Amino acid sequence: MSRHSSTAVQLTPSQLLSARARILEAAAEMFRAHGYDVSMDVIATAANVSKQTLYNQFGSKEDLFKAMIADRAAVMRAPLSASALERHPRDMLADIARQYYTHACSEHEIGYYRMMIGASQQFPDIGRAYYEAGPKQMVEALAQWMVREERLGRLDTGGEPTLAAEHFLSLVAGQIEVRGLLGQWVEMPPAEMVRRARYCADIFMRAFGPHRLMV
Amino acid sequence: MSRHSSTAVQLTPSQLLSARARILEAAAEMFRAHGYDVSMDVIATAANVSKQTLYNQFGSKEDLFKAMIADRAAVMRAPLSASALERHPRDMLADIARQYYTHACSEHEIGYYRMMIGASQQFPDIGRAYYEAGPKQMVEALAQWMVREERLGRLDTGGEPTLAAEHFLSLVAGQIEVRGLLGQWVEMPPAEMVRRARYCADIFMRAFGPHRLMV
DNA sequence: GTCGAAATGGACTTCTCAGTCCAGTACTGA
DNA sequence: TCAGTACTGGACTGAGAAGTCCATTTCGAC
Repeated sequence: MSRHSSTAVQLTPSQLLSARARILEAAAEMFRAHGYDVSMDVIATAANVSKQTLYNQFGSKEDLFKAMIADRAAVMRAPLSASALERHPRDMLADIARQYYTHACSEHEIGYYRMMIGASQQFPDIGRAYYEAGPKQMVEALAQWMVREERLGRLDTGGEPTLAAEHFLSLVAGQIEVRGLLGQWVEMPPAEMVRRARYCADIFMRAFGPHRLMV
Repeated sequence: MSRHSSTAVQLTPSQLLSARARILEAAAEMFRAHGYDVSMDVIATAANVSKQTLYNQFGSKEDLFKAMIADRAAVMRAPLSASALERHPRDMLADIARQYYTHACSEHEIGYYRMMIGASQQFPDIGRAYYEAGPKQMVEALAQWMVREERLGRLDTGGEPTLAAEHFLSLVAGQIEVRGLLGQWVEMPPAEMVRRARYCADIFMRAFGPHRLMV
């Protein structure tokens, strides 16, 4: 029976992936959910693969972990789409914030972030890699956009676009990230995301918009 | 000789503390530096105490960890001093930010924060306890101060003092905390702290100061 | 079909660590 | 002085996990 499975039996998605890809996927999920302490047996089982295959593909647990990080770093990309650059800064910023709340700030994603934080104690270079592939890229992309907007006279960062970009992202992430990291996650309904995103954009524009009044 | 040590010999500071206090101190330091994975033997050695004493005082590793958290929670207090409440909001805020950079944002303190984040995956109630004893208290204290300032007409949070307080603290902590958590710590000279603190206060006042101009 | 490479599974080794046990020692208070 | 309590150190147990080995099976290419 099993001999004919490759032609006759419906394959599950996991079986269509290469062993290596399946391992990376399962490892990411297991590390996220249980931290670096998951046993290799658990990962092998989750990947539907024998332990030996796992050791054939990746020499050790540490190597597997690092390969998984590298694999995910390719996925993480600044969600600052190049489209719609011509909108009003306020709308653009509100949209960036909403995207952040929708994707980057999910319980799932916070789980990865927590895992990275834990790992960066044990493997300092992992922290750097994650920082440079994630937060840093977002800041830089946003800062570049701010430079353009400043030239157009629609924004006034006082010549410190990077600091302004950092501030906007901090404003958006704020306490939500703190709570998430400490396991105090609270689900945010889409309407609340929109409201909060608009609020952040408003606050930012009050501080960094043009024609501002010094107090 | 050892029989007379209690009267004749100079005692080291560690010997003056009770075994329990010494264990808690050493545990905090070891957990901070190495995470929850430190062995009980290492903690016992660091506390200059036998392993058995450690198990006599605290029944298990988990109990020790939780006792250590509780012990530290008593130490963490919102650094918002009641003094100097009558200063101008801008100066007050700049000072809060500076205090944050000086104390709460040290590499040492970030280490504790990282430890809590790691622990809150394994023990969810620890995350809540830490959040409520730390960040939440700071936000609430700052929000109360903002309510008073708003009544005095020196601040305008639009009726959302808590959100404004969260935003200020996010502004202050910002990317610095992110970098710290990911092991990308960079030392900040005092002058830089002052500069950054002032900058944060300025930004905040632009958005939440009175007489603000809507853009 | 056949052959070689890759995957399987499951037993096995080695090591680390939480937690226990115990015989001996130091401290304390009456 | 003495009894009781706490502490010491070091050996020990048991569990769990990293990593290895190997006989057998499966898969893909020719």
